[in-house]
Amino acid sequence: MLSPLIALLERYMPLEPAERQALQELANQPRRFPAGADLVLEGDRPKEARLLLSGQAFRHKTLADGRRQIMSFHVPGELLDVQGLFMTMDHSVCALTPCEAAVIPHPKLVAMFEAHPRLALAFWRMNLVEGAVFREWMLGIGRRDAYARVAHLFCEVLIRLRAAGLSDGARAAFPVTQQHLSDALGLSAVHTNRVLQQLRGQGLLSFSGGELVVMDWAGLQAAGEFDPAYLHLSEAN
Amino acid sequence: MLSPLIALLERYMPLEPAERQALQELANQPRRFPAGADLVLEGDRPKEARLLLSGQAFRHKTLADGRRQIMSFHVPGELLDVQGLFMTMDHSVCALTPCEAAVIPHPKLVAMFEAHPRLALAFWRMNLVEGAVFREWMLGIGRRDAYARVAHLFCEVLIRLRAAGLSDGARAAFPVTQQHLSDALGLSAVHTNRVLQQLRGQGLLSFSGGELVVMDWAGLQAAGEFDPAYLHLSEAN
DNA sequence: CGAACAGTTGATCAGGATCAACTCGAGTGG
DNA sequence: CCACTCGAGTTGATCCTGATCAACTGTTCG
Repeated sequence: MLSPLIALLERYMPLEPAERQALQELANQPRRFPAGADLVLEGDRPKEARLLLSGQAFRHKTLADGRRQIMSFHVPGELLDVQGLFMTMDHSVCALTPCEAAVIPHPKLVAMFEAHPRLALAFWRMNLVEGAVFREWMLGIGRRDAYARVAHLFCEVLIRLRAAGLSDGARAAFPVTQQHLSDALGLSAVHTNRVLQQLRGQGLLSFSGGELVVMDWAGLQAAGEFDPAYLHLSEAN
Repeated sequence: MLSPLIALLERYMPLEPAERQALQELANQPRRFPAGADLVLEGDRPKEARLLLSGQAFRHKTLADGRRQIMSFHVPGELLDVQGLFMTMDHSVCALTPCEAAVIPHPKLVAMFEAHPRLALAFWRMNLVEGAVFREWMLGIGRRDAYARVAHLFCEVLIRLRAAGLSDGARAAFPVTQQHLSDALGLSAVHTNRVLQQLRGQGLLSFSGGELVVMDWAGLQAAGEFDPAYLHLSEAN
């Protein structure tokens, strides 16, 4: 059941049987969340951690007047609220599709980290990659124009979904609305719509009904000035 | 010599003598960097970690055409390249003033984490706060207008410098140019200049010659819609 | 059948970018 | 001591990317 997590960790660091065993013991009756439900809530000080087992989710913050910024999209295997281990959540995580999540009591997690320090480092590492993605998004939102920004996001999404085994490298289910895209990119929905039409018009991709199809990977990558290095996908420890 | 680090960690978690001792042993002959020098270089796969002991520095990424995004500012006590423990650096850290940094071999750090798992968690926690700041910046760059963005940054800077003992809460040395500010905020230098004049005109602050003086904290906070929760300064573990 | 929501289009507006010129020190070198 | 440069800050004029507003289509779903 925890295979997405194990696959994620094992991409960087071969796990020993005892470690794999310890991870398995985190599993419990997964909790189900309908699409649109909050998996993690801002202001909460959780007593357990949620590990996404199936489905997709996104992390976001919202301003008083309702303007929203999506900070990341998540695939199975990712721990959604490490932050909650140490402090109050300063943002929420919301289910994009129906999701299943393992709910792991903090003490259980901490005990595992103490028994298997290498696993603590492995989780920390996952966390660092998340930070790297935040930084790349900041660069995009702050310094790239809308066209490159949209293209870049789709490049990232495709690669990450593929790494999670959710895409063949050309098409993938990415069940977001144009409003979600806008909120992730710091654009208005109208403008996002127009940029999508451009990208479609260039024959780079199509995106509708939550399905992304990339028709010209090289072209899309160029349009987004995309370099996957920041995802740190192929760096062994 | 490592007192800034110890103060930082101890803010959240009282350290035991053995732990404090272990931290002290990280100290070595600090390395000096002139203003403008790179403390950490993108593309590097370092064999040691740099811990800022004195001075100020900033983290940034640069696009092919030279557009730059500053991702964070750093004060003494912060570990600048945890990322390098696990993977290649995907961005650089540059000295704003002359800096001193302890250069800690990775094996030494890892050994300490193994001997004192709580310290690993403490460092991880520091790292999570950094991530929280990234997210807040994303929200600002993506969704706040220039005026609020500038005000928000100054609020954050003042609070963080104060927490680091580098400010009395009203004024602080913050030796950046308007260009630095622009690159941190995703604005042009010209526009940043105009917003600064507004803030000055409203009597909220003055900023020149690298010195920040906040004259109306409540007003500045309101202008920036600033809520310090995301800095997680006063949350014990 | 009617809501409700996602997507699309056109028209208009504005926030902030860009370009260019100028000021004002702080060096620096003749 | 002056001329010069260089970087930072400032100002004005203009432009443009992307926001906003509003209407309309199409689909799904109760």
